[in-house]
Amino acid sequence: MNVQTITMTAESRAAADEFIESMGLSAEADGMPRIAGRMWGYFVIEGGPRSFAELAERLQVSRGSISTNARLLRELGILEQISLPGDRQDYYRLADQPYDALLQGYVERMRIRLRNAERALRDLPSDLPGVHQRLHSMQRFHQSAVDTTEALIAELREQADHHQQDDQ
Amino acid sequence: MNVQTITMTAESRAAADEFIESMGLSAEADGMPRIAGRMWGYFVIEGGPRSFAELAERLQVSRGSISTNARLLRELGILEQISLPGDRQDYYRLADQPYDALLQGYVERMRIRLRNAERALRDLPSDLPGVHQRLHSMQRFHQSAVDTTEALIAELREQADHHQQDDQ
DNA sequence: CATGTTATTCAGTATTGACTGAACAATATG
DNA sequence: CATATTGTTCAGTCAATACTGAATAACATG
Repeated sequence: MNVQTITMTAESRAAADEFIESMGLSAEADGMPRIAGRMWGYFVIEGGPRSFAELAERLQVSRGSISTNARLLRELGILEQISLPGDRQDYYRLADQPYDALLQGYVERMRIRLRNAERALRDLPSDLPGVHQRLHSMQRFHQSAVDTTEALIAELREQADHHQQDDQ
Repeated sequence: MNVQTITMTAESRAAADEFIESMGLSAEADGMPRIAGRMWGYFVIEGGPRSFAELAERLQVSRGSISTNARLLRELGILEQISLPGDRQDYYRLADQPYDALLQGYVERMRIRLRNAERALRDLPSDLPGVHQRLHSMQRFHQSAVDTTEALIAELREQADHHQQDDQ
């Protein structure tokens, strides 16, 4: 296999571990499994194509967990699967836009709440005191959140395009 | 007590229940207890000051749960506690800016990740191939998210002020 | 076709966290 | 002070979910 392995100093290794663990905790705060966050952190540090075997070894978790969480991160658009010619193993690397996915999920949750508010506005009579005012305020908030986040997604895409040009 | 109770038609009651449940599910998706979301939904519908007793009765949950989740929603700035003269019960109502709180929590989580990226940038040597590029990209993303969200918070505050003027 | 290698699935286990209900604390009122 | 009322705390229960490890499936290669 044509994947280079990197050696680190003990200090770097400790810093990397700390970062990986912090990503695990962040992931949990966002409702993902901790291991998914650790894998994500690992790829931020290590980058390039890595195999399941390396992951399982480095993070000290079962191959089953790696498999499950790799699928999750793949579906979220955070990791990309790579196959190397002449090698049957799966490799993964960090996606080009790993953070888009987070915003997409966020905006989707906001949209659900927006729709719930709108449905309640339709279904509840307007003579109940204050109900429509409060639902309307809920609707305005979520509409703003959706709009803002979508604008941010577009902006980040643009930025990324620029950087891609710079790198080449 | 000087709190008026509202009667609804069966259809309205069903719509209200549906809304309350959808808020429970949304809350769960955001990592809060379902009951907290239901309480929140209840106050969007009912608005004005309500006692624990009414809440526990309407939502069919224990007084313990109401107490715990009322504290949570209070700390998040979603509910406000009210005391009425000549009444020892606690009353709650929806806060003026219940959605600010969500954005504050969101921005705080983003800030934590931003700091984690920055610390890793400091602690990891720049000669590891690509690490700094990836950490820098992580930093840029979270900085944008923080900035955008804070701008949104400010904008919503302004909107709210306008509406307050309208209402008076 | 047999063998070795690797990813996935799944049953079982452990852990986490929500929820209840009873005990307790605080407080007003007769 | 005794009683009634209400909010909080906490031990225990239950449900959900993460994780493991073994079994299985898929596949390339000799």
